[in-house]
Amino acid sequence: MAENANQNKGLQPQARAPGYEDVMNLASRRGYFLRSADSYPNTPAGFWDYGPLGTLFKNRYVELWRRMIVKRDEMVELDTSEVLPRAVFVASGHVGNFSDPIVECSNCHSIYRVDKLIEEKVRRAVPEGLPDIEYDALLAENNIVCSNCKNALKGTRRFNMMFRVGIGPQGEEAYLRPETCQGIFVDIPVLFKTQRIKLPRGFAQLGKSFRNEIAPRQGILRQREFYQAEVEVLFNPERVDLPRFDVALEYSLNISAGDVEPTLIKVSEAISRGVVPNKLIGYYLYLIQSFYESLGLRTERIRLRSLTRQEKAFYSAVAFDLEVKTSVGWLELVACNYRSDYDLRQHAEASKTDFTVEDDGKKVLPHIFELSMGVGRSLYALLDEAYRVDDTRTYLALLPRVAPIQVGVFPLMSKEGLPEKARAIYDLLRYDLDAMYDETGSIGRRYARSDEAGIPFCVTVDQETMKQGTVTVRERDSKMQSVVPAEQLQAWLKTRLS
RNA sequence: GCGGCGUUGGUCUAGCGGUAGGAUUUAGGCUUCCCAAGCCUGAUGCGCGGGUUCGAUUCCCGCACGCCGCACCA
Repeated sequence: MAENANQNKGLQPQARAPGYEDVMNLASRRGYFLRSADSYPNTPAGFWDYGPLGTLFKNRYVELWRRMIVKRDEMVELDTSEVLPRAVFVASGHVGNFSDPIVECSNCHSIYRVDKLIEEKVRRAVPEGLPDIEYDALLAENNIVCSNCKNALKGTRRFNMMFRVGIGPQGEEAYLRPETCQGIFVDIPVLFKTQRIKLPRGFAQLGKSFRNEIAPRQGILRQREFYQAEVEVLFNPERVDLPRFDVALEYSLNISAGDVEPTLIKVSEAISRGVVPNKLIGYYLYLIQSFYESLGLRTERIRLRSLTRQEKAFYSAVAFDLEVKTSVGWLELVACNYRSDYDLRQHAEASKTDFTVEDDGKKVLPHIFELSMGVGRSLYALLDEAYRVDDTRTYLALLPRVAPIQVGVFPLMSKEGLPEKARAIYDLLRYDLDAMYDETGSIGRRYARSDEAGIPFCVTVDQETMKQGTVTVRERDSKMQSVVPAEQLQAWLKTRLS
């Protein structure tokens, strides 16, 4: 899809609606997302770096996540290890369930999911947990052949999506975590012993997870190494109707079941109709939906899709995916899973450690509701939403509060003391805000460059600054200019960036 | 992983069996000064490996990566 000549400057309107390619083109040109180790040939797919702007953007997202979710709900923040011993993932179920039974055609090397393949042929459910030889038996008795080359299939084996690592000289078997939360779960006993924590309580963690995808595509949307911002809420299943969750009752969730259009439904009504199991879950669904709304995504483009039994992860009792409509369709940003007491029960049994905590005078094994947020996908969704092309320019209409660089400071000309003055103003701003200074090229060029980077406000220092002490602030989306006294600039900006 | 198509500076592209030209970007300079103006100078490229050939960016094979379809996405 070569759409040439207008990629660099955005001077001509594009004939088609901008899509994933355009957003990623801008993102790589402007230093949001970069392919990892791209200077080396044959670097495997699925690994991405955050460039200068991308790093600021991620930091902004995390800052807002901490403010609007973590701090608002008074969660406990953790940063746990990425490498965990095999036993942890045996208990969590990942060693057994995170692997798929596959069969490879010995002739053309096509790879199939064995259970799915047999299901298709015999038209009844086939569990994915059978011993491998039973799959081979089923393949043989149903005469299942490779759909590509008609070769008979046999030799079922397991493909585990976890990255295996060897610890120390003995290479003791361990894995990179496929989700950040297991590190939280295994710390629960000591946390409750030492940190004076009461139920219900959220535990929040930002970190990397690793999944050895068979064939990652869609770039930043499906990585082998990626950031998750996870929240694990531990609660007593007997006490989910606390008054603190009432703030959510009048809020409208945009819920859809299956692939139908979502409908707005108040939390209170969703609970009474059984769409949402209880007040606690309603409250956290409210927290997550309103978070994405506050980042600038429109409510009608956000849906909480209730997952069917087939779609849910092996540990999940109730599950909603928070999805956002982008140019690549509905994109899953957050998995909201009611994990019940599955994880803590498994870890308690495997580690022979007591995972119960005291609540309401009784020992309880906490249940868990999680919000598992994909950071890279969220950032992509924000860029996709903000991407604008008009007759004269390409720009990112990011909300000021999510913009990676919040303000640019420019001298109108590179002479007559303007650069020194502009530099002094920049120096006043740069510690409290993410600011950039630029004196190269014409002022229009600098505006255009900052528009494409999504900078919401540009401050220009001109002759009036020298005489009157005022600066001109130019707003990205409207191109409107305001004259602001230099000494009020910081406050002026801060009210508009909050 | 299978099938199809593709891969030329950061980006978009022209082109050829005799190792590449433009636009934009970018660095430095001049000039101009409120929305990508102009001029000068410079920088950056044929995805990787192998084969054919006197010579390969060009032809062939393999690989990697990308896109589309299939499969996969705990």
